[in-house]
Amino acid sequence: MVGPPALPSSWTRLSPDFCRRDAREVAPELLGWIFCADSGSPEGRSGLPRGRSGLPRGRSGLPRGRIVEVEAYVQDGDAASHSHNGPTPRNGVMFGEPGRLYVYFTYGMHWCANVVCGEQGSGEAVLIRAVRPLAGLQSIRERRPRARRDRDLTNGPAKFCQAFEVDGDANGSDLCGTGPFSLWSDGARPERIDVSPRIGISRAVELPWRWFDPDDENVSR
DNA sequence: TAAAAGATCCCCT
DNA sequence: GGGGATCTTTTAT
Repeated sequence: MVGPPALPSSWTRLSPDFCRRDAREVAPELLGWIFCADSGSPEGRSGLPRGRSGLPRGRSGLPRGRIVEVEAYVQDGDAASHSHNGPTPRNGVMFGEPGRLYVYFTYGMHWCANVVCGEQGSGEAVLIRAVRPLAGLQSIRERRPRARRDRDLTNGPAKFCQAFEVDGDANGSDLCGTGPFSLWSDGARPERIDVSPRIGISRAVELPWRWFDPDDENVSR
């Protein structure tokens, strides 16, 4: 039994300090980072973690994707944010340590994932809206049977979670430590970054807190 | 206790 | 471009 390929040592791992800033500052900087469906830790490699589908997250099926679209959500003055009215059972992770994964369930069937940002207690996060698959394409396709074209595999926040099997079990997990998912940078940055209002919200619709790579076909719009 | 809305996706026209 | 699916969370009564 052979584990997945070791993550290149030149990569930089996400740190709590990187996230301990205003989500609107962190969000555009997360474009180009690589979301990995394992912790990158020795335990994560040898453990071959499996999701609910039973498909292995490790070995050659290990999905990895480069973030190409994000949105920032903060507490103050952001009526569209889950954290806007203070902590609740659902959004508690948003008020916790930066560098954690905030996963929520919506529309009765979809999961969405955020990177917690800001100081503890600030209630900020960056929604991962889309990634470009880099590895594990076969397992991604298996988890996204409804996608007709490859560009539909991960070009939306819930599609991304489906493809990487991010669900409520991962809520609060540590992206910087031994959690089931991790974030890394190989130094690559998008050539261009565009900004626009956020998508799919009905309040605070004017705030320009969505950032994306306009040259990537995996952005949701 | 009830009701409404929701950081979406998919299929149909 | 429009509407249905589907159910949890939150807010209002």
